[in-house]
Amino acid sequence: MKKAPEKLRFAAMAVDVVVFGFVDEELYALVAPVNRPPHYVNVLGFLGGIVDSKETAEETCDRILSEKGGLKQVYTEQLYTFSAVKRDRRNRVVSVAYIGLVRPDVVATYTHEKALFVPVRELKNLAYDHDDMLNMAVRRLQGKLSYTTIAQYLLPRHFTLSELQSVYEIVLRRKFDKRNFRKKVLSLDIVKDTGTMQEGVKNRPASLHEFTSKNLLELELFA
Amino acid sequence: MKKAPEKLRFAAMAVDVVVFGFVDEELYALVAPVNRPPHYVNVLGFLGGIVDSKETAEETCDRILSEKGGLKQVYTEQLYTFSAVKRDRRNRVVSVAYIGLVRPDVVATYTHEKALFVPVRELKNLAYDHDDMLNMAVRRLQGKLSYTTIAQYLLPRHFTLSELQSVYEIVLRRKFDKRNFRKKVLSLDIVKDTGTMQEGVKNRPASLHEFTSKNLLELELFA
DNA sequence: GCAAAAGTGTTAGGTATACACCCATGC
DNA sequence: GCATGGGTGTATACCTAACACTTTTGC
Repeated sequence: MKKAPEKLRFAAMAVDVVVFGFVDEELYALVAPVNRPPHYVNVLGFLGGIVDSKETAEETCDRILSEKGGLKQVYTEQLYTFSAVKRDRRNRVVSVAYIGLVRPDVVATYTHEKALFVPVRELKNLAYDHDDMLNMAVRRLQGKLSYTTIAQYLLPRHFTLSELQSVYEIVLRRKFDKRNFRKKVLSLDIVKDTGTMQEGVKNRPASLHEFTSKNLLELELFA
Repeated sequence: MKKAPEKLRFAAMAVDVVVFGFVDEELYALVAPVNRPPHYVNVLGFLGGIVDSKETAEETCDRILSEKGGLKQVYTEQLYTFSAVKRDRRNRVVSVAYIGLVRPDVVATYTHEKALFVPVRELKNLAYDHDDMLNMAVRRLQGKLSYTTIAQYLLPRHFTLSELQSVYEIVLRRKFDKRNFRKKVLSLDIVKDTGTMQEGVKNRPASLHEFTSKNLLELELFA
């Protein structure tokens, strides 16, 4: 590499990840304390880090999840790139934000030195521009639920139709009719009955379903 | 600013813009010759440039459109951030890609020293990863047509319903029934009759319509 | 008067919505 | 046997899709 002009090298490029998890009728996101005096003290923020010169943003994202969150094999997709000059009040840092989705067992059993899952409704006044990031992440998740099978990454491999409906109701903040909901997802062939049943519940056990495809499918679900 | 570690400053951050225009039943994109030996010679690529340390990516995008394309006041939205390590084979450059949309008169009268509008179907083997970028840009445009009023940025302020239909047909690569199409857009109140008529056409003049809102609205259009 | 595009309604099929009761299990 | 959530069908309203002819203009 020859002379790279100064402006070629100004930027700190970071990745931040908004990891969502769904458990007990509640949507959670993974945050950690941020302590960067003087501007950011005693606040929470999403996991983030600097993009290394030999890795893609996707790789940075996976590395951050692993190193700072102890998480492997997380479903992720790019959200948006935040580039406001003062978004980090100390330095110019452009951030490529990602969404991550984990299954309920991950959230329920999560223990980590720094990071923790907090209900999304309790998250405000986050560090940097992470309030904006959260907002955009939630809207993106809502949009994707409406026209893809992304819910599969928020549920166990085998789940009940009520659990699936609950993901939709909590994230989209609206109610669905049980019969109509089931008719819809079954008629679209996005989920199928596994033939197995819930065990050890104190009411009538539900049949367990799974998604027919392990990949993200696009279709018309709920307008 | 104190000691910024080296990895904080490795990156060249760029913006590239895929500017679409629609004229004469054809979708065009704005490109310019790329000449960066040894890897990129005699090829075309989208307009791009380096993000300056004091500007947002959005501002970079506007500046590129102005400086390298002679275009002002273009509707733009962020597309995706491309970060493959070898996407530029000479240096590590991460690119925040944008989509831009211009009206037909801009395309029809466009003259510029370097840049030109080329039909999208003729664009292949572009520089860098711009083939991927184009692909994603087209898919995004298709998606947005289906659930927003983004077509307004590809049409004159006053247009005929046939022109609007033509945007949908060309970009989505499918045909619509004329009566059903009109019923739909009129019933959704996204366009309204201006009361004026086409002039100087060699067939029956059509009434000119306009979008009811100057902003991008979200709704259900065509699945 | 001919070529070219504009404009306009109806019907049938399918999809979405609203709605209430019985069932299986644990305690 | 009671509390809890699981599971099921039908009728109606609405939306979508298919379809053909008449009108207005320029030449």
